[in-house]
Amino acid sequence: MRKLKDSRRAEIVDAALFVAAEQGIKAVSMRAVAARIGLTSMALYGYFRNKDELLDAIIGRMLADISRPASGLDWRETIRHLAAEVRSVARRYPSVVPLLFTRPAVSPSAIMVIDLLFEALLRAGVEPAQVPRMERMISTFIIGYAISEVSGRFSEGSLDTRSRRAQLRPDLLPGHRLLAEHLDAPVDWDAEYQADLDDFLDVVAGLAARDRGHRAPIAEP
Amino acid sequence: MRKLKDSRRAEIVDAALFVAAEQGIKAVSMRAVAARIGLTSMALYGYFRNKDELLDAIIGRMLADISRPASGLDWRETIRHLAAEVRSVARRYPSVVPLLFTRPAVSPSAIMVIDLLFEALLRAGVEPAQVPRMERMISTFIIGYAISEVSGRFSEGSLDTRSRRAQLRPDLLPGHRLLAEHLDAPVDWDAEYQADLDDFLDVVAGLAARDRGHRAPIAEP
DNA sequence: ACCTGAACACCGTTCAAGT
DNA sequence: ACCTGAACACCGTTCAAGT
Repeated sequence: MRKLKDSRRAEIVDAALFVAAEQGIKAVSMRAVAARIGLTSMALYGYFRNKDELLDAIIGRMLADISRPASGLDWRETIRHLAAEVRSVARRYPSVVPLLFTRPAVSPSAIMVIDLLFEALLRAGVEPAQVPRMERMISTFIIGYAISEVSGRFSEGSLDTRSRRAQLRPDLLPGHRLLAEHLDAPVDWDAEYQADLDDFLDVVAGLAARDRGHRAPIAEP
Repeated sequence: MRKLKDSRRAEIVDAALFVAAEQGIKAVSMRAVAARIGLTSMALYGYFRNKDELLDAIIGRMLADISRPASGLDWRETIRHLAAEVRSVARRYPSVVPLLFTRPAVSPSAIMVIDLLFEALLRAGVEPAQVPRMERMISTFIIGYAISEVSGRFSEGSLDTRSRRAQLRPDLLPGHRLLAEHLDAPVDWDAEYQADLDDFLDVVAGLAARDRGHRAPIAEP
């Protein structure tokens, strides 16, 4: 598996990501990917045990597009940078992003992003024992939001608001009725994403303050 | 599409969910589902335009397993109840849950859950204009966490920690190195989920306090 | 009204065979 | 060392035909 030329392997992954970007993840078949670079589907089995392994490689390749945060950034700017990068990668390869949740994050590029989040949370002053939890919490939200945006979980739902409420007996949906005016208003997704991130950064800052308090309590006046 | 007997339609959806629970979502083919109830694949096209529509119906059927919160619960308990229900449904139908993010939430059962969240956030005192954002933020996390748990994004990643770090030059992963002891420790996922939810409830409470402050400012002493 | 047989254009994967 | 032809057991979907 690993003996074969790495350049050929990379060529296959690039072709697969290209097919996914052009025609969606459903069009990524062993035959189609191989044909794109003048091979037959059976040739790919020299480089990947099966299609799942190829899909894992596609995820790694996609995440490799995430740029490292500039070195001068503080912890808040670092997290904001990574969040923005994940979102922009998601827009570049919409149909690939859902795979992020379906498969374990083991590619080198995924581990790099996790490591940068670890560092940022430590610099924020979060107790080390709490850092992995916060990393999972924040990355779960970031990836989930990215998928929701590109797969239409948000937008189609809100476009559909009028018919959605007509569909059911209104007395069964008191929440929707009370919020009627706000549900029909268009949403500024960029602003919402920033607001959500700000809330997360506040949670991190609050956690750090609590931890500092426990470790080195300051006398109350 | 809608003229055909509803009971037959429900029978098909039940069969599909059964196949998914037993053999995974990949085994849910039109032929397999139809065969389970003594039909041919082509019969299903009288009830669903295509396979995607059947998958949407499966999601709706799965979410219908979520129980309504008891009427006496306060807003925190309501959100905790819904979060626990989503997680337990995810464990019941692991391979179906990833579809939640891939397709819009338009089924009646999905809308019911959203409505209950709307109500809880309003009762918490969140400004109505902020309620839809908070609903999306919290449900994105809840669904994302459920998928991550059942699809192994978390567990395989952390089981693999040792080899993961060996795999890369350690000087490139300063975050992992600083957290070494905490990355090898086993994780109590129930406790982590509760801690994450508590953080979200704090965000909601903080937002509500801020909004109350704006609407009816209290004179400072 | 409800269902099917036959057919089309696809899949992933294996295995023996080619150069 | 690298690749392919042929084959197997599947897919989703359409359409004309059955009762």
